[in-house]
Amino acid sequence: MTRQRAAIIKVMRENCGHFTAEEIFLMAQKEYPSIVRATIYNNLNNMVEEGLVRRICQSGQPDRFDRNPMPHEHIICTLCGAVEDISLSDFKNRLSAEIGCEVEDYELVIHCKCSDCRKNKN
Amino acid sequence: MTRQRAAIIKVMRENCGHFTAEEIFLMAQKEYPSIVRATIYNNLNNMVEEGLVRRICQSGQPDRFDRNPMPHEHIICTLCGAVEDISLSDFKNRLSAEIGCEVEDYELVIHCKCSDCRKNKN
DNA sequence: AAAGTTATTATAATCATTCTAAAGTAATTT
DNA sequence: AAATTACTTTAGAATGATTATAATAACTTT
Repeated sequence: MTRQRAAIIKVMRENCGHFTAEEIFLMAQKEYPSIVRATIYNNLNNMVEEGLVRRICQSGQPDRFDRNPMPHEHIICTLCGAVEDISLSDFKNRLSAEIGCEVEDYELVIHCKCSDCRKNKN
Repeated sequence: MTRQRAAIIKVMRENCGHFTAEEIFLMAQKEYPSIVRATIYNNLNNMVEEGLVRRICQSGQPDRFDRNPMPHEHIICTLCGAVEDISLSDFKNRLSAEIGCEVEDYELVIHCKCSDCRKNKN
């Protein structure tokens, strides 16, 4: 546990959301001004491997990183582009049963209107 | 419909699979030697917009393009890395019902052992 | 056939991410 | 506590997929 890693964990805990490495870099700089982008990438990659952080990948855009430790899905709003969390209970097990093979991991990204945009429409 | 676009469609029809833009470029070159990468990207982007082709995006790897017009899911093998198709019937409607909002599109990528690797293990 | 639109080409640019090598820090052994 | 080893960070360059730009070519419409 280095100071740099602690700074990254701190800013991700205090600012919950789906951030790009660049956004995390800018936040971590306030905690630890001399930190460098490669350190952000190294730590985020490690954290993804350790299962502390999830990676959300969209074509043509930088990866986003999500601290939420509970398995959950992501909605990308077709109106405003926001990334929203949603949880489908027991999805991994249901999926394993359906395909007849143990799912080790999965990513489900749903494109629909986010809850804010649905509210505003009414 | 240009000759270049026809060449791209032809090689994707004759070589069914999940190809990177680079792989499609190399195949299309055999049909139309003067074709250029930008044309491949332009056409693939258009085809994705038109719904003729699906884009599969994995972090750290180039996007892959998949001609299969039926909605389907992708398995990425945790042993050999191959991309395999799988179809979950009526998944989009089931998903819409579950989240209480009309799903416009979705991507489901499953990490587990592909059917070849499961066979070979036995 | 001229004018206008759209696609292709060649090339350069972008930008997220990784690599390399050196220096620093932490952990472990003596 | 000093010495050795392993790991992390840093700075900066490199990579590589993809897009932008500007010029040319190929269709379409009048």
